[in-house]
Amino acid sequence: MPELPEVETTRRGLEPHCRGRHVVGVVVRQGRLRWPVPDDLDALLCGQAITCVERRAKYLLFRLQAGTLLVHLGMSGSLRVVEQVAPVLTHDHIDLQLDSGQALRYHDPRRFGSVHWIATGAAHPLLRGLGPEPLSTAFDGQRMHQLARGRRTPIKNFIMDAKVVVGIGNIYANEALFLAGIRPDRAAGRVALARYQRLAEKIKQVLTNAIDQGGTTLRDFVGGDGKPGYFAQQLYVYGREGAPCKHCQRPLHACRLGQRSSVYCVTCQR
DNA sequence: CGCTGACCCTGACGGC
DNA sequence: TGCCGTCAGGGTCAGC
Repeated sequence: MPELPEVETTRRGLEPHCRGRHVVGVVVRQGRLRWPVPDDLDALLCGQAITCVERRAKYLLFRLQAGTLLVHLGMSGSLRVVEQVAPVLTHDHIDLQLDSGQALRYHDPRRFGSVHWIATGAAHPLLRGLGPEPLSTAFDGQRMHQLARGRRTPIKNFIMDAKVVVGIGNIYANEALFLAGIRPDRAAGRVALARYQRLAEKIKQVLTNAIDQGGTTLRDFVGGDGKPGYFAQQLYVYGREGAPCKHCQRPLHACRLGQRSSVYCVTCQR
């Protein structure tokens, strides 16, 4: 479910309900996620106020007085604000009960997500070594071109590498490469600077558009409609194998790169 | 260091 | 109807 735009949309939706609220209880129904949920989560969080909700890559960071609760949604995770008395569904693994009578409810069928505690002043290995945010000025074509020197890995794998840039998932890797006119299987080290500059622009453009759409269509997701809004947006290649290219009408090709489906136009992408 | 493939887990879907 | 294989938006890790 969550690519960067949905994580950012989730952050924006959650923050008004969390900011300044105290955690008054924690319920862990299933603690076996990608990594085990800290077994003393209740003791770590209770009585503290959430000061703000931030995002880094696809991680949500709930800032509390004594530290940070780090949450990743994996492939199928979601976080909603619900009334504490709302019925508990299958795969509703964790509740953070707030002093508003509401709860932050973590739902994750595949359990590829994770929850971590970072004490104030401590570092966390999962956050160390992350590349720049794609929407920041630290990310640009020059940086990619520089890092790609000598690399023979496909450019699609390269832009999905969190050391290069964070937050580019499979959907938007495919879409950005189409918009930039670059084949996903081209060796990263064999793409010129000007094309990397165009790719950086397209990555920023496609993510920005998706966040804008998510912000619109996910307006009420906090109440229970968790439909990812960005599915409504026009996708050029992702999920369109065999369908006509929206630029040249020829059928789109598919291949697998790094065990992930990749769709592209052999004519428009070189 | 760079790259590939296995793996964590549940659910949806298509073919038989 | 049921069973089986395949695939799914993510990320880490072992091994070569």
